Amino acid sequence: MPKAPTSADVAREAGVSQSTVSYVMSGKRPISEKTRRRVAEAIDRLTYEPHAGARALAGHRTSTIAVVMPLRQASSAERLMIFVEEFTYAARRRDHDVLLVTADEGAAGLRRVAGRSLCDAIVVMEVGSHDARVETARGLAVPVVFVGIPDDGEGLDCLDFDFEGAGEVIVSELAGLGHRTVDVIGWGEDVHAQGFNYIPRFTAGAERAARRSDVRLRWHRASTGEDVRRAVDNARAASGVPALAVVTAIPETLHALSERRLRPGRDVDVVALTTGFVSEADGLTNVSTRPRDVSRRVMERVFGLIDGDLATRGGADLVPASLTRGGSTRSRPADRPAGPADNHREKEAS
Amino acid sequence: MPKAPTSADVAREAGVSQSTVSYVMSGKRPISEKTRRRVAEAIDRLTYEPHAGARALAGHRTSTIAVVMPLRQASSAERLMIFVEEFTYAARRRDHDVLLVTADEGAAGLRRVAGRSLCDAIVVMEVGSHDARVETARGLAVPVVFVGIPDDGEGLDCLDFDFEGAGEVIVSELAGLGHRTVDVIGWGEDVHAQGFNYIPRFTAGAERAARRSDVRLRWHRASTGEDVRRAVDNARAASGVPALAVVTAIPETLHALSERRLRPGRDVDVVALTTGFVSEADGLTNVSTRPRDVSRRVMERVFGLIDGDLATRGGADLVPASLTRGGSTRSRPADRPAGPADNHREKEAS
DNA sequence: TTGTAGGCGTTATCAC
DNA sequence: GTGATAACGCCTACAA
Repeated sequence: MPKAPTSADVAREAGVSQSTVSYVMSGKRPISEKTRRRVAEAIDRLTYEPHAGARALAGHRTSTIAVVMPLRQASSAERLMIFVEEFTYAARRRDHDVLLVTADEGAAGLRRVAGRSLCDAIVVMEVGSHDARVETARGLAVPVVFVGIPDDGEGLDCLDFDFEGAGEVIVSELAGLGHRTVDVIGWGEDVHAQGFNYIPRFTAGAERAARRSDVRLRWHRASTGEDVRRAVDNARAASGVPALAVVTAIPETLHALSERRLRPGRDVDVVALTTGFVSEADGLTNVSTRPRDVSRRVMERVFGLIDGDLATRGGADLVPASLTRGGSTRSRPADRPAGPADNHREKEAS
Repeated sequence: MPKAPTSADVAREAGVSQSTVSYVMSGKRPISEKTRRRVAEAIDRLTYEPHAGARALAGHRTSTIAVVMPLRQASSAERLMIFVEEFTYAARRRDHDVLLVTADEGAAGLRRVAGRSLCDAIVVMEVGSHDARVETARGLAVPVVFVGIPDDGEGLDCLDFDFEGAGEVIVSELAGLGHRTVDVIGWGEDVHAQGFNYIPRFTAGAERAARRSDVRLRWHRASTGEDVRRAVDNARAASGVPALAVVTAIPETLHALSERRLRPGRDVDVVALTTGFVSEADGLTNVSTRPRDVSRRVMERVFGLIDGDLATRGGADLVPASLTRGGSTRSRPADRPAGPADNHREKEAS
């Protein structure tokens, strides 16, 4: 195993000084075309790669973004993977890598990766409404971007999907179909227990739309398939055609409906909040939580902060909610716009 | 933003030399209890954290494990997340971190993270039967552990679930129920196209069991819900009670059966290969691919190699397949053992 | 446009 | 049991 070449080796091979090699790599100094070529050739003749630790030590930057994962129950695996993927791709486009940190390290994890100079910035996923990491973040030497909107996030860099808008859009849509009662298949007790900020936000939006449209909401917290079946039966017991807002357990709900021979779009109106690419969700009237858009905006923010773009700093950004009509709701009584829903409608580049 | 304290600051605060601080932290030298305490106090008085880059530079180790993710289509998001989680937890237990690398970097990605001294070891997920990364790995300065069994993996460190055994167990079980034909809902064309080694392995196992039990296998490559429905109809067209081996698209298959009012365990025998914790899979007769066990064994191997345990080096390990009977198959005609299936049955500590 | 040299914060080898 | 001190490989003023 021959020792790895250093920039000094490259310098010798190219007949230049070590610092010239460094400048060729960083581009922080004008270099004549001739020496640039000689150095470049030496570099790949030796298959030289710079030592990341030495770089971090001398250069005060690590080219690494730390990403704090959520606890397992918190989110759909699909949504999570999309985030992780997009973060990693975005980082690579800027010649950075992603270091994973698990949520169970808590605030100490943030202090660790920042204190040890393991990263240039931190992304915290699934922040809670009251989250110890929020206060910790304020004192760190590296910028922190939160995915989610904590209650005490003054001046922090937060970014998330607009769950409040989603609640509004979904309820408004069902109200527009003439429903006076909407049953919500909501997050289970276990998820509530974790205090994620998006639950109250979604709830607030839904309730606001309900008040405005004089609709009654019935919330069902569903963790298991059994919970879902109970909620569906409950919804059916009431009036004629039930209205379902499904924010979790979409496959289970569709299955329960199928068992009862209730076809969405005919015997029941279903609007879903989709978090990933559940194949059964195809064709559903739904609001997507747009994980790719959220992740991209998060990373734009991250690099904005790293680059010192003052314009990027501080405040909460929301990725707007928009509804896509599908076959799981009956056609609308009139052709009139969906009301408040339209305030949130947006077409965005994929 | 006060500058981060260094070990020199700690030394001054504790009234010892800088090297003593280093030895207190590493424990590589006997230290008197008195100075150990003084140093420890100084450390948390200053909230000192060692600089990872400096450590890597001087110590020739990074305390980081690089994990190469699979391409997106390759695996279920749930299975993936379990791997990533387990890798990260296992790494933390040994005071290491996980750096993510995406599959699209290919072999160059391995060279990059190894060449730049970004990690002490690399884990490559979802290796293909013929994978350029296999050859690259042989020349690297850091150990590489592959999840999967490539064809040309002589002397490499490979580890995976025993897909071949799984194929055997599943077909044997259905044969034992008296079936002479088994329909396999198999991986779609898109997955086949990627050349993952586990597909031929599963196929070989299934075919061997089929020959032995004089069973005919009918393979259906299913990517979409439509493919699944077609496969199910096909299976039904044949004999009385169909036998289904479901290795992918489990929810879609169950949905298709439900649509057709075929109840697993009564109108159809279903044995599934489960890759995550699909809620609908509860109670199914199934063989789990045991992602947690696989990940743990992978990390044991990784740290074995890092520690230089020669015993750990080289060769392919398989996590054995075992079948769990559930309600999706009818009770067995006799009480006799499942035959070949039992060769693979194993109880392992969770 | 290029070279020289000091320093980044550890680890580990010598001495004592 | 403890203290100096030379690497480790790169970045970046400062000079030329």
